Amino acid sequence: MISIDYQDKRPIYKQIIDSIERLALLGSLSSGEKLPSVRQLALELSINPNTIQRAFFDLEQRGIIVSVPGKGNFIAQNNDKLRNENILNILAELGDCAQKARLLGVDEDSILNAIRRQQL
Amino acid sequence: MISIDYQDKRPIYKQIIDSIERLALLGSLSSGEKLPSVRQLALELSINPNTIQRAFFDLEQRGIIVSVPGKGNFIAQNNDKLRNENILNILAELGDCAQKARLLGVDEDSILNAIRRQQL
Amino acid sequence: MISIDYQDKRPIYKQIIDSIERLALLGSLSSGEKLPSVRQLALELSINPNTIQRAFFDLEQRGIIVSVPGKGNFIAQNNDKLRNENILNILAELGDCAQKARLLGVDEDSILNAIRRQQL
Amino acid sequence: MISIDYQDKRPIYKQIIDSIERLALLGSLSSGEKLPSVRQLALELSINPNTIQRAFFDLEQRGIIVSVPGKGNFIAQNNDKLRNENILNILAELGDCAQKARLLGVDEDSILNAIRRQQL
DNA sequence: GTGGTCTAGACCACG
DNA sequence: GTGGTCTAGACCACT
Repeated sequence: MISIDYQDKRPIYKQIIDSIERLALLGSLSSGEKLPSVRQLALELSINPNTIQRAFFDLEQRGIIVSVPGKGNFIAQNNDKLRNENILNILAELGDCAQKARLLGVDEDSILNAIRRQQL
Repeated sequence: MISIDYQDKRPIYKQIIDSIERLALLGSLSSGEKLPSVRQLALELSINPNTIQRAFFDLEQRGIIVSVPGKGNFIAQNNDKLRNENILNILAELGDCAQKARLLGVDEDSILNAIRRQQL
Repeated sequence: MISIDYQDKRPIYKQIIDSIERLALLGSLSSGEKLPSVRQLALELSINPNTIQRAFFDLEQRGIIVSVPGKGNFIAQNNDKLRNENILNILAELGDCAQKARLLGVDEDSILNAIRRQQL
Repeated sequence: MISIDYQDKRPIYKQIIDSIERLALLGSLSSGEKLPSVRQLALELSINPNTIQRAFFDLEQRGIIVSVPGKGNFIAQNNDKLRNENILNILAELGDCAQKARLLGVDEDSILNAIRRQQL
C-alpha cells in the first residue's frame, strides 16, 4: 500500500505524505478508515516512528487524516473539498505545461497527442 | 534577465541554472552569446560568486554553456538536442497530469478546456 | 444529549465532562436529576465504560454531580457557584478577545458589531 | 522576545509558534526580518534544536515565515492576508463568547462592560 | 497499545 | 554556519 523508495529525491516523510494523500483523494482509502498505527507502519517500512509521526502530523494539519490520541489515525470526512482543490491544481498545471510547450514551439497536435497517449 | 526569489524553495544556484537554461532554450539568449562574468553577476544579484560559479559549472557540464578561460562564458551551439529533451519532458508531464486528472474523475472536455484556456 | 466527536481534538473523557457541565450550567439538566448509568452511557456512545467513569469522577470532584453508590449519579444542587465562575471566565475571555482585536487595529464599531451580530 | 513557560499546558513548540505568529501579526517583526537561527534560539531557550525546527517548519507551512536553507528564517511578505484572517477569527470568537454569555443569562450591559474593561 | 512530545546526536546540501 | 532530514530512545496522556 505504501512503500519507500530510497532512490527517490523526496525525503521519506514526504513520500509517505504523498502516498497517503493520493490514496485518500483517489478513494482507495475511504473516509473514516483506520490507518496502520505509527509504530506498526514504522516497523513495516523499517523506518523510525518519528518519521511516520511527522508525516501523519502534516497530513492532519492539512485535514486529510484525523488523529485520535489513544485510538489511531483515520481518514478525514471532508475529502470533497480537498478533492476539488486537487483537481483545480492539476488542471492549472495542465495549462502551464501546455503553455510551456507552446513557448518551445510545439504544435497543438503534438500537445493533444501527449494527452491522448495515456488513454490506452 | 535573471532574478533570485528567496521565497522560492529551490536553492539559489538551481534558480540561476533554470533561468539561464530557460532563456537559452527559448532563444532569448542566442548561440554564442556572451554571459555576464561571474563577478559581475554576483554583484548584480548580491549573492556569493561561488554560487554563480557552481551554476555555471553545472551548465557547462550539461552542454548548455561553454566556458572559455580568460574570455568568459558563452551559450553553446548545439541547443537542438537540449531543446528536444526539454520538449519530451514537458509532453511527458502533460500526459502524467492528464492521467492524474482522469483518475480523479475529470472528464475529457474539462481537460481539453484546461489546455485551451491558456491560448488566449 | 451527549455526543462524541472523534474529529474533536479534546480527549473523549473531556468531551463528556464539557457536555454534562454545559447542560448543567444552562439548566438543561436540573438539580437532582439522575444521569444515565455508566454502563448505559458507555453503550449509547460506544465507548469504554472506564472513560465514562473517569469523566464522572472528575465531575464529582468538581462538585457538578453527586455519586450515590448503588443508586446512580445525580446533578448537584449548588450550581450557582459554578455558574458564576463560568460567567466570569466567559467575560474575561470577551475582554481578552476585545483587547487582541484592538491590538490588531480593529476599531470599536467593528468590535461592537461582532457582538451584536449574534443577537439575531 | 520569545520565552518558554514550562507551566504552560501548550507544548514548547506550540508556544514558540504562537509567540512568533503573534509578533509577526502585530508588526513587531517586520516582513523580511531575519529570525534567530535554529541553533542559536535553541541555545537561548535551552531547548533542543529539533523543537525549534518543528516550530519553524509549521510556521513556514502556514506562510508566516520563509525558510532559506543555508541563510536563515525570515518573516514572510504576505502578512496582510494572514492579518485579515486573524481579525476575522477574533471577531468570530467575540461573537461566540457573547452568545455563550447570553445563554448563561448575562445581560447586555455586563457584556459591554467586559469589553470596555480592557480599554484602560 | 496509541498518538504526542521532547532530547540527543548525527549526516547532508547549501552558501 | 544554516536549515533539512533522520534515527534512537524516552516519557506522558489517553483508551
